[in-house]
Order: sequence, then structure tokens, then C-alpha cells
Amino acid sequence: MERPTIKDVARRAKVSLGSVSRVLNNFPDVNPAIRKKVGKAIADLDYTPNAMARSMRNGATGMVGVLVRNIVIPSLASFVRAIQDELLDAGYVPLIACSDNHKDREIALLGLFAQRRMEGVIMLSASDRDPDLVGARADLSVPVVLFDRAVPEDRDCVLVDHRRGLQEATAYLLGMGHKRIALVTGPRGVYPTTERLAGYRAAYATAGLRPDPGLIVTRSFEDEVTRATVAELIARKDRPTAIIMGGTTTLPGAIEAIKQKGLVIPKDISLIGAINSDLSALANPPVTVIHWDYEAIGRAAAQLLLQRIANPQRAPQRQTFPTQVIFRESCIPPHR
Amino acid sequence: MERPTIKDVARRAKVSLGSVSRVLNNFPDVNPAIRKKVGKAIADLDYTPNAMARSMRNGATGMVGVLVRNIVIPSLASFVRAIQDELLDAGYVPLIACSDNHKDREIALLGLFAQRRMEGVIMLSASDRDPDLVGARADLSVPVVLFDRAVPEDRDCVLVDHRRGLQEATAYLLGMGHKRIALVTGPRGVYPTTERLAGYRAAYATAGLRPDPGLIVTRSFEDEVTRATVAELIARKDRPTAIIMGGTTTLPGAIEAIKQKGLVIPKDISLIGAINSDLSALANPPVTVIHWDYEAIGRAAAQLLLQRIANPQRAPQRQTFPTQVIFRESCIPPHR
DNA sequence: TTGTACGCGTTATCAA
DNA sequence: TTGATAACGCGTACAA
Repeated sequence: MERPTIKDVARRAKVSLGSVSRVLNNFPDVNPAIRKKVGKAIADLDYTPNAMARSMRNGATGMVGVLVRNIVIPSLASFVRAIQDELLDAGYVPLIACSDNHKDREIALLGLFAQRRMEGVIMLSASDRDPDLVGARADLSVPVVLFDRAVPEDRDCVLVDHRRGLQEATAYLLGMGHKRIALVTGPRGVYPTTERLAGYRAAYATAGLRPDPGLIVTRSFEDEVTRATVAELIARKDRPTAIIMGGTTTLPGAIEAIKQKGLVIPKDISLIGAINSDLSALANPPVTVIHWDYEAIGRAAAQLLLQRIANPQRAPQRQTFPTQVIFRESCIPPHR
Repeated sequence: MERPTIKDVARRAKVSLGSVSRVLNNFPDVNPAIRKKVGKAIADLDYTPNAMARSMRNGATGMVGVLVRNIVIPSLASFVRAIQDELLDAGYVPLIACSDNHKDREIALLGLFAQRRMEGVIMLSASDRDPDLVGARADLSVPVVLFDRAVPEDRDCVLVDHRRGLQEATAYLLGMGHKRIALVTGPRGVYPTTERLAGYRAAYATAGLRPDPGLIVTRSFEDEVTRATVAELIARKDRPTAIIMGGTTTLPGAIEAIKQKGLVIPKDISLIGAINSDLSALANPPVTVIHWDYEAIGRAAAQLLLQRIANPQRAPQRQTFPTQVIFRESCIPPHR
């Protein structure tokens, strides 16, 4: 019931181990007769080479770890999907795992990657600079490509130009006459949040205005949190006239909170989300979003890693990908 | 720059290979002094055991292949996610891959699973009975748990009770007075399609009516196809008064097609989708859907596989999971 | 209780 | 061109 080994094939074909191996890795100098016999034996036994033994022998597993927050988030899924396709094309196999943005889980999974001897890792870390996480990444001792995390040390990474996106979106609302624009995004200290804040502030500065600090909420990307945040914001007496949701998964909660409060988009409040989606396109009204191309970023991340694996001495690269505002009907000038 | 091996640890701790191994697998009878020395050496060298070598030695990789159509589909992602959590808890590592419902790709990935010596596979195959796919599954020679595919041979599988869901949904519409109810679902011959057809027909039969065969479209689950199908259906002179979308990813296309035609849900046409989602809950109007719990099914699939790996002799199990209609505002009685 | 030696399935080196 | 053999990193009988 056990799988046949190269030995069984050799025995059956009445040739030596080496010959079978040579046929398998189609070496040029092998007698056609032997090649034929071996081919037959392989077919007869339904032999499949053992990748484990192979990688033991040549010291490379041909595997790459891919770690994201949660595969159930469609944008992250398409990021992972693009990576998978790119890696498979290059003869590598991705090992995909979800950290839930949880530090301990992330460390545990990196440990798993280390045990399984991944040749590289592409990851969306819970933090750019948490020392434990930085340490866990270093312990891997293989190339790491970070997504949307800007590390102090020189490292390969692929980034989204959130700053630009937020600047554009905020300027768009300011141009309409909005003065009280809320920004709801993730925790401080993490790259996307930092960049979004910068873009938001830059737009205000350019307009010669000052944002109300009370309208900037940087708590967490978790749905329950951002949902509650929106509910709070719109419950205030001096509620914002517009809200920008700076988080990929936060639009449904915002729409629902607004709906529950009995407010109407865009009449009572303007809304901008992040990442194009079925919901944003087909909601009533369709929602303006800041979009970026997760697939392109995934492909780039994979290529970056493959190049780095091929040439560990290469200078680290930092690639930034553009954002694009998709204008729809969820924003109009504020009352009066 | 190479990773240290158990040998390096032994050398540094000035003990034998065997002792290190015994410490690693914490055997009871090992001198605390040695244990301590080894622990220190491991920490000093930042040693991590090589899972590859381990699995070579004990003939088990601790890995399970997980194959789905496309991880970007949120319901499939949560299915995979649940499997991942369950497997990791049990000490197994999932190797996740997407087939795009493409036969060749599915076969190639099963081959990859075989090479990497997966101890079992959970999969959503492109077909129940295509001989090539059946063959590829058999070639694995490890336990396979199928999702939503009912195979002739006895096999472990987890199924969704699509028949029941469709019967309920169809009866609901018939009860409202609809007579021309369209059913748009996947290709014939595959379990979910078969079951949906059966449920749909059963509801008509119970009501003493006959469905118009022209309203039953079984082409493909692909978005472009179902979208075009809906567009065709509603362009007809005798268009249906209600449509049931029997496919997890087909709701956005249907809503959009209806919108483009200038029809209004539910005034002009009633609509029922599959699987609860942001879109169905927050669309205008919210859309009635047939729902089932992908996470529960994923967990069950993982458990089934784990049990089967532990005991290959166990009788094959077939678990069926319930569907539930979530009633919303997308259905009203037809005109006149 | 600890150390030694073999074997897991490959590939690569060497001699024939 | 082919066959024999060592080595990859580990676990485990077996001997000490």
C-alpha cells in the first residue's frame, strides 16, 4: 500500500538506481532502451518522485510561505491568488496561511515556515516594527517581501500609495465644500494608517484648512470597531458631513451604521470607501472608492521574491503602487 | 549561512546526536543537565528542526492538500479558512491551491499533491464523474474528502442540501403566485446543479404545475455566462416574473443585468440569490438568498479527513448540510 | 541513561 | 553510458 520508490522502479526495470534518476531528470546521455524500460516501470508502478527526499538531497524545498491577515477578505484573496499563479509558473509552491492580524499567530506561522524550510516569504505583517515580529522575520533567515509595511531596515517591499489616494479623495470632498471630513482607519504606527493620515492632512493643508482632530479615528481595521466608530461619529451633534473609510473591509459596516441611524447617503452624509467591490458598485447609491490593484501587487511581490531568491545579493527594492479614486454617486456638497 | 542541524547542536552541547533528538521530542528518561545544555545550544544556534527530514524519517508529511475552485470567492475562502484552522489545531498543515474549475489544472495540482506526499486531500472537484478526474483522485492513493460532489463509489464527502433550498425558495415564489420562475445554475451533471433542478421541479410538482423548460438554464457558474443568461431571460417578451440564481457568485451579475435593462426589483421582477453576503444584505432592496454555512462544512470536512487518516478502515461517511432561506425584500407577487 | 549506526528516498560523484 | 556509493537531517533500535 506504500508508494513505490525509485528503488522499486530500478528493480522492476532491471537497471540501477542512478539510471532511473537520470531518466527522471532527463539527462542527455542515457540509452534509449533503458529510458524506455524505466518509463514502462514508472508507468506500471504508478511511481511519483518524492519531493521531500528530493529537497533533502538538494537543499531546496521549492516552497514559499505566504502569510496574510485573512484569506476571506476578497482583496487579500486576490493578492494571494496572483502570488500563487506567479509562483507556480516559476516552479515554486506557495504555502498559504492566515494570521488574523494576531501577533502570536503570526509568530507561530513563521515558525512553521521555518520548520518547513520555506525558501522565502511574502507577508502582510501585523506590524512594521514590533520587535518580536521583526525578530521572528529575521529568524527565518530567508528572503522576506513585505506588503504594505515599510520597515526601517532595508528590505524588499511592495507598498500602496495610500497617501496619494487619501489626498485625492480628501481634496475632492474639500472641493465640494466639505469642511468636517471624518477619516476612519486602522491603528497608528502601521504604514497604511500613517500614509493615509499624511495624505488627509496634506489635502487640508493645501486647502488652507485644519481638520478637526476629533474626526480622525485610528483604532483598528476590525469590522466591529470601525462600524461602532461610524455609529459614534454620526451620532454626534456636530457630526461630519463626509466620511472616508480607510480600510479594505470597512465599507459594509459604515453603510449599515448610516442606514440604521436613518441617514441617507449622500443627502445627509457623503461617503468614500476603499477598494472597488460588488457592494460599492451596486449599492444604492453606488459608493465612491479609493482603489488599487491587488493582483498587480501580488504579481510584483512574487517576482521580487523570486529575483531575491535567485540573487540574494541584489539591492533591496521598494515598489509603490498607485491608487485611483473611482468616482460614483455617494458624494455631494454638504447642506447649506 | 546555512541552517544548523541537529549535529551542530550536539557538537555545541557536547552530547550525542541521540540525546539532542530525545530532548527535542521530550523523552522522559533524559538527564536534566543534558536537557539544559541542549536547550542552551538550541537557543544559541537558533536551531529549528527540519520538517522535511523528519517526515522522511517517519514516513508522514503532516500535510493535507486543499483544492478549491478559486480562493477569491468569499464563501470558498471561508470554507478553506475553517479547514485551515481545524487542520492546524490537529497538527496538520494545509497546502491550499486553486483549480479555477479547470480540469487540467486540477489534475496538475493533484499531481503536485502526490509529489509532496499529502496525507489526505479535501477538494471541490470540477466534476463528480469525469474519468480523468476520478483517475487522478485515485492515483493519489490517500484519503480524499469531496465537497459538494456526490461520487458513485463510496467516498467521504460533505454535501449541501441544495435540493431542499431550491424547493423551499421555489415554493415560496409559487406561493406568491409566480408561475414563470427562472432557474439559472451551473453545468449539468455536477451535484449542485442536479440537486437544484430536483428541488425546483419538486416544488412545481407539489404545486401541481409544470415549469417552462426554457426558464431552466444550466450552462456554467462563470460570472460572464450567468450575467449574459439573465440579460437574455429578461429581454424575452414572455420574461420570467422571478429568477433564482443557483450559484454562489452570480448575484452581482444578475443585479447588474436587471439594473441595466432598467427593471426594478421586486416591482418588475423578483430575485433570489445564493449565499448571504454584504451585497445581498445591503443592496436596495435587500435580496432574499438561500444560505448555507461554509465554515461548518469546512470544519466537518477537515474532521472527516482527520478521522479517515487516523483510521483508513472506517466506513465512508456522507454528511449533508442544511440550507436556509433568508427572506428579504426582493420578492413580491407578480403583476396582476 | 547515553552514544553509535542504520535507513528513509533522492541526487551527485566517481569508477568502471 | 552505466552502476555503486556517499550524503542530505533526522529518529530509533541497539549496544554500552
